[in-house]
Amino acid sequence: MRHNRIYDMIEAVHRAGSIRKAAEETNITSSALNRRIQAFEEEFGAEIFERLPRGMRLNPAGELLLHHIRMQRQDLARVHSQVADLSGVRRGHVKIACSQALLPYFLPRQISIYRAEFPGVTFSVNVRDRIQAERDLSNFESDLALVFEPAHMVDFKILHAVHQPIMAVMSRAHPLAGKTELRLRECLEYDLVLPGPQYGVRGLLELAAQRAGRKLEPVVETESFEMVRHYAAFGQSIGFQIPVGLDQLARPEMISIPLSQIDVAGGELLLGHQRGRTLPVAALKFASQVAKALSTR
Amino acid sequence: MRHNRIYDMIEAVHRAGSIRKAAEETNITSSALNRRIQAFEEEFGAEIFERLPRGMRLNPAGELLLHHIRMQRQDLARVHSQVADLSGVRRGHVKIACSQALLPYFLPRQISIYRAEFPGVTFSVNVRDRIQAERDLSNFESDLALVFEPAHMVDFKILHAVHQPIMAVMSRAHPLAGKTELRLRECLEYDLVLPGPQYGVRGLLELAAQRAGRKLEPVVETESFEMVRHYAAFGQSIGFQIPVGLDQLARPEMISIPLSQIDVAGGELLLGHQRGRTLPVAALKFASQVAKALSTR
DNA sequence: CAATGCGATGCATTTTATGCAGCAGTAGGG
DNA sequence: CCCTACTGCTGCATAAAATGCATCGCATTG
Repeated sequence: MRHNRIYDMIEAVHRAGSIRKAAEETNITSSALNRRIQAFEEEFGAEIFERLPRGMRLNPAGELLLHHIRMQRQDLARVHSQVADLSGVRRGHVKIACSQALLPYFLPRQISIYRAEFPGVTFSVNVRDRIQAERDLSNFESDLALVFEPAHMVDFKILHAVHQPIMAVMSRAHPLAGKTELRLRECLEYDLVLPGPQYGVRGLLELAAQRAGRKLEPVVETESFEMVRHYAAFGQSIGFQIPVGLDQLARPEMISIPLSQIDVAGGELLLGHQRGRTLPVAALKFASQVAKALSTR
Repeated sequence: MRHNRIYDMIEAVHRAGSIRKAAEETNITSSALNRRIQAFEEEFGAEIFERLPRGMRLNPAGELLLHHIRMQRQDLARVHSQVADLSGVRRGHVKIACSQALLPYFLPRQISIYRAEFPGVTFSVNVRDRIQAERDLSNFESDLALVFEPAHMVDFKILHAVHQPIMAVMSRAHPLAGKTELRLRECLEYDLVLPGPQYGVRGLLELAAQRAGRKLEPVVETESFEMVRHYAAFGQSIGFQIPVGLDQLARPEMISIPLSQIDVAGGELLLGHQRGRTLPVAALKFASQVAKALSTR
């Protein structure tokens, strides 16, 4: 929206940290930008930036204002979305923050299904760990978050929750491959490949191991769930993953077996948005599709 | 805010019903205003007005947008208020919709007390019946509503509630003046002066009368609570009022006696604001003062 | 059928925003 | 201790945008 360009400028200065840097990115001269900022502060009745020798930083008033700006921009997007919806054409853009587990199969499929019906809707998918995903919602950078075992849950309004047991992933040639359920102690006899400590799966496993008086000593620790799966499928190691991250179609070389609920209770995969906001139509529709898919899988 | 003038223009056109009328009130030519509207619609991506032969009317998209505009303006006012508050100076403006009963003593006193502490805060007080008061909140025309027995309560978030029995008001020379509590049937022996049917007091009395198999036949029916009080004090009639509308100091010529709770249970005086919004600092502080005053009277 | 009120538009003018060049001030490095 | 690099700020000429005026076409109204 052109008439609110001053808001974009304020955000640009905030991001860039100085008028001159922000000026480049805004395609405007620093003098013009400077005067716009000054004029705005004049009209607003208070300074919103601290002038430091190395640039500009938002003061508390500016923080307050920035939050308002983001709120109002988001709400305008919702209005746009609703207007598009009532004209019959479904347009819009949905921004999703999700954990890695959703990337290989679940989200691509869901987005593809949704876009088959509403080709006017586009998507941004950002991989975030559970902490970052929540921050994304608070910062207005995502409409929806789809995360396993979120941490704080402030500002997080749950739209849908589904329980996810922990699955052990291994090669079909693995000695344990024939079982239908595994105990944790069985797995600990073998090499483990685990995600880093910031991930929910790891947290749940650590907890279970501690309770059993054991300690997890992974031979491979990685940030990539893909690495976990493929390393496990390749060698004699055992990896772990939640069902939503595993292909519904069985893979020839890989098998997944649930861990006994006695050892590891599993966790919740949550779909949510920022508390207190009204979602754009597209995001809302997509969320309800995802919720349905999650509960019927 | 100058940079959002287009929003004011849209509202002006909406109110005036035509560009030319709105142009006068906006101190601008109709052509300029026309082009601003057109430019906005272009940028917005949809028409927001229907062009009728006699003027302009908001279409559904426009209604949606108008709501957003009002929301965002209100939220900006809150930001302003919070900014003023963190700079130490308490400034701001509080818009109150209240029923007539609050006018003679209660609100003037409360506002005066508040302004003694924060002279930078100004007030608008609008007299509204309970229906209109709620509409005022929904339309963003008031921050707070203080009403007796509100009707719908949609969009109405209760901040404080206090029970109010119905008081009979009469001259000290009245035959019933000596009693400490009155039954409804006693009152019905005399001439009644009552507020119109849109008021809560009347509704409660009608209900009580109906239950007793009687009918209210006022000799004077008026929209003015002041009229009720003074007519009752003057002649041999009985008027009715809630305690908050009566002077705490006894008046020489007038007396008020509670109706028995057996006959008329009384009703709730509610302080509230629009559901889902964050009040400006000044309105919030004033509301908490009023709540305190209501509960300790 | 004329009168009235409406939104839209072409064109000249005024107002506003922008770009350019240069100022003063501060932080960091040799 | 000075020098460089970076900052925000400002005077002035210019470019861009908004506005006002006059007018058109259209639909309703009396």
